[in-house]
Amino acid sequence: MSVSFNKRDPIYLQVIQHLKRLIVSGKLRPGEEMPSRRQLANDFKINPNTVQRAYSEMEEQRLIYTEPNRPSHITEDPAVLNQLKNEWLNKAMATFVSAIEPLDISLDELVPLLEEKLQKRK
Amino acid sequence: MSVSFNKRDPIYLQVIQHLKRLIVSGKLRPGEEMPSRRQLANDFKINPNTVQRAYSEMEEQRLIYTEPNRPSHITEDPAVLNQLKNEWLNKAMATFVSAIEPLDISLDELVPLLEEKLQKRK
DNA sequence: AGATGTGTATTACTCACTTAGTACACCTCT
DNA sequence: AGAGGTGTACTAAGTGAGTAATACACATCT
Repeated sequence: MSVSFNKRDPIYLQVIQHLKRLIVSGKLRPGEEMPSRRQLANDFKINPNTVQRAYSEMEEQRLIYTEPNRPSHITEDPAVLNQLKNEWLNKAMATFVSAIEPLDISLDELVPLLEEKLQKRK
Repeated sequence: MSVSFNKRDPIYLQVIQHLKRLIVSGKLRPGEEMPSRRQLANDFKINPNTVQRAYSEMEEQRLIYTEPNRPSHITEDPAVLNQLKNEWLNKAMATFVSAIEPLDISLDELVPLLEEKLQKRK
């Protein structure tokens, strides 16, 4: 895994964002075992407590579950996974709509520009 | 002006964002006089030094200009204003495209959803 | 039994940001 | 001339989120 953290946002939030993205995209599958706190911290060159904080929040959100003294696993609950995807999409759209709102531009003008940006991704 | 600051991001950045939005939307016009540091601080119930920091950064970006001992003014340089609008739009699109990328969804499916969100704004 | 690997808890430190207080030079209006 | 309004600069202190160091309990594997 290769990740680059920006210096402004808290690392633990960026870790959560990174992991959510992997779940949403399907690269982390339901029931799959998560890397241990220490392992991920080592990979990312950050403090294990920072990973712990990220995992804790994700556990509160039911995105992962943990049995005592065992590695954490991705949830298998479809409701939780669907909610994650829905929230991900809705937040993306809400942020976008709010950002372009002050601009004097229509959706029709926007679509070709978006299409171009999307193409460049592939 | 009514603004609500979130507690996570630095206030001075939120002030900049707020003012940029006003410029982009045309509610602050080129050449228009800005409220004084002390005035804006009073309006927002924040410290004048925080406003000063926001203004300083905006001056570095040439978005405002200040003659000695006079109130600051919005730039009248079309190049600077166009750059602001272009960056605003590009950043919005880049963020959106990046957020959407892990989702398995096409632009065709997206457009109606965006249209709905845009309608609700008005 | 011992070593190593889990998750978890507690405590302390760090640093960016914010606030506060003061001061100074200059302009404008009364 | 005087009062009050600009922008600017500097120092000091406070605040709180984020991060780091350390230790503990338990499981697994050799």
